[in-house]
Amino acid sequence: MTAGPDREPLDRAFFDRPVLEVAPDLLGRVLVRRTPDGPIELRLTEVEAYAGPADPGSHAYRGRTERNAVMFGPPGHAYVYFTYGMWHCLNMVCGPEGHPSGVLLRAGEVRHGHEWAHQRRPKARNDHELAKGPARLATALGVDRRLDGSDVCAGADGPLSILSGHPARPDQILSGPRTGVGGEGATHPWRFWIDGERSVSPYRAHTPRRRNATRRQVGT
DNA sequence: TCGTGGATGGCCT
DNA sequence: GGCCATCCACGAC
Repeated sequence: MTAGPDREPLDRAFFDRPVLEVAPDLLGRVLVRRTPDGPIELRLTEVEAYAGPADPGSHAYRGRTERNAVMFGPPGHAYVYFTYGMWHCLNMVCGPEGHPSGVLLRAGEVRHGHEWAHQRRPKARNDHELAKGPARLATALGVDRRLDGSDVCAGADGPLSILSGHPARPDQILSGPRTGVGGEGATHPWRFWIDGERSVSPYRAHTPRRRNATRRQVGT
């Protein structure tokens, strides 16, 4: 963790571009999460683009609410949401203010702070399982709703930064349909990952939930 | 190693 | 009341 031009955080202009440019450009770069315990560094290996108010897979699809307000704000901020009653997911707001698009950080490889990451993810059996999946990534980094709206361009004072160095080469980047999104949202290749990375979560097709079948009746 | 389904709570219609 | 940008325990093989 030495100083240098590679360690400069990405600036606002980086995020103030179309989300389909920003998403693959984030791959290979290092996310820094500063905690009271110490910093954790993660090399991003898998991301997913959510492309504005017309995207049915996006939280912004049905307009602005208190929860998704950060997505409608200026780029370069973190959007953290709570899902499935248990998990948090970390997104980067992209594009011009008022245009709610973002990139979900789906997976990464921990490069520094393994001990803290393993403490937060005791189920992880090895290093590449620490942040394999968006909820695991957020858990390993200690990210929750308190970080919603954090300025990622604030530098070393902020809880999150993404460093400018070591972007993945274009020939290392693959793309495909998004995970877990059904309907029209599944047809666009808006998921990007680095070829051959063990920390990339396996593709699972969208499986619609069966009505009534999942909830076993309680009582008589 | 793979597939299946339960857990769990805030948000939105 | 149903839907979720998920994870993981567990059983089958």
